[in-house]
Amino acid sequence: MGELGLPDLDPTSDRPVFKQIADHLRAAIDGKELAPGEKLPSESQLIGHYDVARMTVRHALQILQSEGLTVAEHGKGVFVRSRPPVRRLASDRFARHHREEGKAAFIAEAEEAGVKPSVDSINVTESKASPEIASRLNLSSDDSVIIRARRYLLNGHPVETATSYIPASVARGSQIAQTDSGPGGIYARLEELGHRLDHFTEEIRARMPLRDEARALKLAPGVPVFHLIRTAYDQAGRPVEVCDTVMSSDAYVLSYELPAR
Amino acid sequence: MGELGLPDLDPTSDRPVFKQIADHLRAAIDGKELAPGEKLPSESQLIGHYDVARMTVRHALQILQSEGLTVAEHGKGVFVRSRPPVRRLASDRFARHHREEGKAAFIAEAEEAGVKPSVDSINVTESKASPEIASRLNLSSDDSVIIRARRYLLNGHPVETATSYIPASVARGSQIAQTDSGPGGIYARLEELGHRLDHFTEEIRARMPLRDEARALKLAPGVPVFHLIRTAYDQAGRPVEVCDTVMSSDAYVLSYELPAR
DNA sequence: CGCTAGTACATGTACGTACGAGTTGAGGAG
DNA sequence: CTCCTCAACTCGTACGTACATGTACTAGCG
Repeated sequence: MGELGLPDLDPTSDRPVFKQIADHLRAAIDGKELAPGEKLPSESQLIGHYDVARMTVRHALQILQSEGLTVAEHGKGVFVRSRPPVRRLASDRFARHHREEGKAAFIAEAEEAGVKPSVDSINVTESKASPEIASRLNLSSDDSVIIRARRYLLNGHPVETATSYIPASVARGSQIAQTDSGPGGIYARLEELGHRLDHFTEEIRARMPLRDEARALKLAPGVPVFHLIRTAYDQAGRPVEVCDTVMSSDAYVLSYELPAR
Repeated sequence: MGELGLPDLDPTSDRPVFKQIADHLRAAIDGKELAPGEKLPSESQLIGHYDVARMTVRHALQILQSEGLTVAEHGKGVFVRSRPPVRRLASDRFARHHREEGKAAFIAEAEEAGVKPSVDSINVTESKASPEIASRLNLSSDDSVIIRARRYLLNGHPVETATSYIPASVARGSQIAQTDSGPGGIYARLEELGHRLDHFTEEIRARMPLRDEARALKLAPGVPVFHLIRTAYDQAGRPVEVCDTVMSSDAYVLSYELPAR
């Protein structure tokens, strides 16, 4: 434990012991006595310091973990999580000039930030629209959609999964139905097909990841995800794409600009 | 346990027992065998069914709780969380016509949604700007700011805490420095002071709540928060307010509209 | 000198016990 | 019949044990 001066327990308090320990450690993290990346005292050290059972210190550590303040690494120790707000979605990220330069939004943004973008698990299928998607795309329930699923990585680390739904009547036969959607991404293809894009709407939720999501994004415990549903409209006012994305909240800061009108 | 046909453990699997149990319960919730609001089997029932130690089933239940799927109520049981996506922030929520009707954004929106809005814990102080705030407001570090903290509730349930920072040089002596900021809220006051608002920027993060935040918003375990930082700019391009808000992700779906240009 | 086996230590999983504290409902006292 | 007590059940906290598994370092072998 060394120089880290953790206080003693307050036996008069009715605050549970494990919460008191969590409080002490949290204060040390907040006060930078434990810097990001630094190793916390091991379970045995905490047991020795506080003279409590192992389960009690584990419970305390688990709280910090569920708050996203720490990560445990099997066999090594528990470490203060470093939270670099790495990436930021600018509200002009779908500006047309990016597409005209032949770059999809994700690629353009990542390169600007100086990190190496990549995409994997690209999977393109066609099937009937789910009720949710049909409603957003203004389709009836037996219309078909092209479904493009993929995963985005930065410097090899997964940060986002995305699934796009495009009405089959719009995209069938085009490069949108191919694995490689070509330069500028599917938005460039949609414009070539005569659907000049007018605006997007985005709905943002925050929640804890499901098991599959945590695995696909390699999320540490206690990290929530953004769940963003974007709908693209062409200038005729017709919805031409719905994109359902799940993003690690560690990797993103979303950024928007609103007019005061 | 009754009609709920939980599977048995797979002793050949190397998946930990507590995870298998969590999987079974999660599947029952996803498959609506356990409806929202419904009570899960009690710890003793699960112990009996699986023939495991209490700690093991508690561990399983804790996972579901950290995923936000359930809530435990002391002395009553563990229940499937019902998640009503209650509220949505429209991207025109700062449109001037709302202010001209004498309503602050929060009030106008809530009334439209048919719920009873209220505000409490209003606290107005003046002090030196923190480096973070000074930088966003384009101030030097010994300039003062007016700090307005408050908490918003819907139907008596807290959903959001907000802290606004306004340069003292702008707001001092005005109603902005009073507890009651008057009709239309502080944005209306800023415009009266000659700072006609031009646009806002919003930065959105998602993370787990800190202890104080969880308490102030009465958050159930496993519910992340939105952390939103909004900066308001007047038509001279000067930042005139920074608002730092923490919102329960249970209560909000954020919604934005982006031009394609 | 280089590799390896061993050891110490880290967290992960799982078992057990005991008692505290909130909730509910049944049954007895009045 | 009403009210209250209490038992029974719930989850919460805290103690103990044991062994598994991943990591890192070191002593010793080749």
